[in-house]
Amino acid sequence: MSIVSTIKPLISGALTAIYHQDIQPADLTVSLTKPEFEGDYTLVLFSFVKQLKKSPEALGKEIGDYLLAQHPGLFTRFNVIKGFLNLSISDSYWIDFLQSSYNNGEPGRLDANGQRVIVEYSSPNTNKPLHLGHLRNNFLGWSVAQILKTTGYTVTKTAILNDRGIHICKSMAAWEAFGNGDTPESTGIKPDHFVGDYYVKAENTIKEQAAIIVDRFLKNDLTDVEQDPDKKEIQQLLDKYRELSAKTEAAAGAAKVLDQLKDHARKNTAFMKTTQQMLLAWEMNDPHTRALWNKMNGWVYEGFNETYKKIGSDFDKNYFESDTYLLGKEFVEEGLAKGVFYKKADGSVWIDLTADGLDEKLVLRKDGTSVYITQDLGLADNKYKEFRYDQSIYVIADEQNYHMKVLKLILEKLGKPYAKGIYHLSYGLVELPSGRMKTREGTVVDADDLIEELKKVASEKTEELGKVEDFSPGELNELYDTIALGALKFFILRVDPKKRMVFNPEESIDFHGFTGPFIQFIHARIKSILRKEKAMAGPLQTKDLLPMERELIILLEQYPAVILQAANEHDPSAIAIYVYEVAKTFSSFYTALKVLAAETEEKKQLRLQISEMTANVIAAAMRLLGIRVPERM
RNA sequence: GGUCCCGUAGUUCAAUGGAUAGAAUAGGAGUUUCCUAAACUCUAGAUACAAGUUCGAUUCUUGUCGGGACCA
Repeated sequence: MSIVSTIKPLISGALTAIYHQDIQPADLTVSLTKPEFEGDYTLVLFSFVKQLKKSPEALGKEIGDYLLAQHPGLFTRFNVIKGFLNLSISDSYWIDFLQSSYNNGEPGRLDANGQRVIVEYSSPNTNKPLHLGHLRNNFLGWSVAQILKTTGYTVTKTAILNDRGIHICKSMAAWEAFGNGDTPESTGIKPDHFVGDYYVKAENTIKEQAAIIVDRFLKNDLTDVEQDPDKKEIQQLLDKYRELSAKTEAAAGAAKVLDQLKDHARKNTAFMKTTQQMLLAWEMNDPHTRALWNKMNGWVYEGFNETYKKIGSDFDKNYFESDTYLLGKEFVEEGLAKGVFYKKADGSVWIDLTADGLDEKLVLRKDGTSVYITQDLGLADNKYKEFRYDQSIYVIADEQNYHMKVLKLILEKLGKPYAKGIYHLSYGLVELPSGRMKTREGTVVDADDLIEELKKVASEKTEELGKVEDFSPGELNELYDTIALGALKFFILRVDPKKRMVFNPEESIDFHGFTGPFIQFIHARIKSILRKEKAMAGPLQTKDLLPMERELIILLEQYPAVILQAANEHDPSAIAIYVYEVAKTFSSFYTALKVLAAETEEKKQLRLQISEMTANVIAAAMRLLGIRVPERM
């Protein structure tokens, strides 16, 4: 039971006793007192001043007097400033709290609540390696799953692998054209990077071939697009381009038209045609194509698994788009029967969401093939049948906000009981200072490269400090790993998921200040004390607390409330911000007060318990973020 | 054209409608015979703009400007 949830009912009781007014604890605002005022917790009085027809000053005094008289062991003093009642909690309360919980190795853990949750995250395409954006997705998904587990949910972690489609066919076609039978093994390249290199080759080939076609367009030679149904449109675009490029003031418009022409040219390159044929062959179950597809996907998975292992990401179940891309057609029938969907004259099926502020949305093409939303309906249903979830969390970038809104809405309209449990954990893109990362411009920050770079920085920095000369090479490697990933995960998770964030590769990631390594360092420092002497069990003799001691205990007491908030809001950043605050406060405490050489034996025991509890809370909080903490660094 | 998200110190991030808007970093000034200086202390610096609701607005509403995404 947290201190705030202890205090609120007492205040509510006081209001009933003094004024015979029924004000629920949930309607009270109780927060930490600002450091410039005396007191620990503050009740905001304004909100019920009107209802009780009293001045804030009188209210505060009467409530304060009542609380002090009724609960003398808990409250010691109070003061009223403007509309705020500042309450001081007794030192003995905090000392009892510390003594009873300092050695809890799993602070904040709650008993199972019987609720089942699915968290779907990562969801990469299988044509190239993971990048920084995937890392944000993975760190968020893994952490939210861990937070929910700790707060009592039964969690299943899933990924959907986008293993089919034009993107993987590009890599396949490029390997067939340029691979000469090379393999990751024969070249010594990490397998997912190997496949990604062919994707880049494919893109470059398309670009080169398209440039030639565009040149011919401009010379009025349209032989490349004889078979293209859009030939007329291309002709029109050409005319428009000539018209615009004749005027200097229309340069931007001309460039736009030129881009459209380039897109047409891309479609008509020899390479794209090969790729399209490959996709068709795949759909027809052509044995050669399927074998090639299996081989290249296998390489990618091998590489992914290595990266996942390195970053500590794992899944209970994988779904494959190649299995799910035909799902959902039964929903079309069901929706038509229920009158939720309607059929247009050309045979395509739609849902009208204009009454909900959205658009009309296609759910089945006129040729009878399904679209993404159809598959997603089917997959959501499959997952429910398998797991009977109360909550299904999708960790997907905010580009999909609209799509996910539509998904949930359609399921609601179809009367699916699980629709309300669908939650889109939407996160913003990771951008470079120059803007969005772009594959075609080669500005994508590769996950493996980034981690290696950070490990290098960690090792250089550590060697500079020269504090770990007695570490074995194995221990050193583990330490560098811990620090590098700690820095990276903390950097990403400390930001509110829904916000876009900027990553500057030039400046790399800092190890000082509001960072993972700082918190790891504080943990190592505490462990260094506790290796010399551990706190003795048994009641503490100290009766009074110094301000720094109080501050830390009060902060540590909030941990369970913080992880509950993080669980409810699906937001690990609340934990990151909190655990930094704990580490920073300990750092000041450590500088100002001696633990092992404390003034008295009683103070030493008190501070040992505070130290141990701080280490426990730091380790537990960092565990929820997927960050390890070292014993020494 | 329509819908949604975001605008806070030079920079990267905070702030359940609550008190004088917090950190970090970069800048300036200090701290090491003492449990790890990857540290600590001090200093300077910001709510895009305009109305409205409220005892009280960074937070809610509307509009303007700026950035981003999506839908056809």
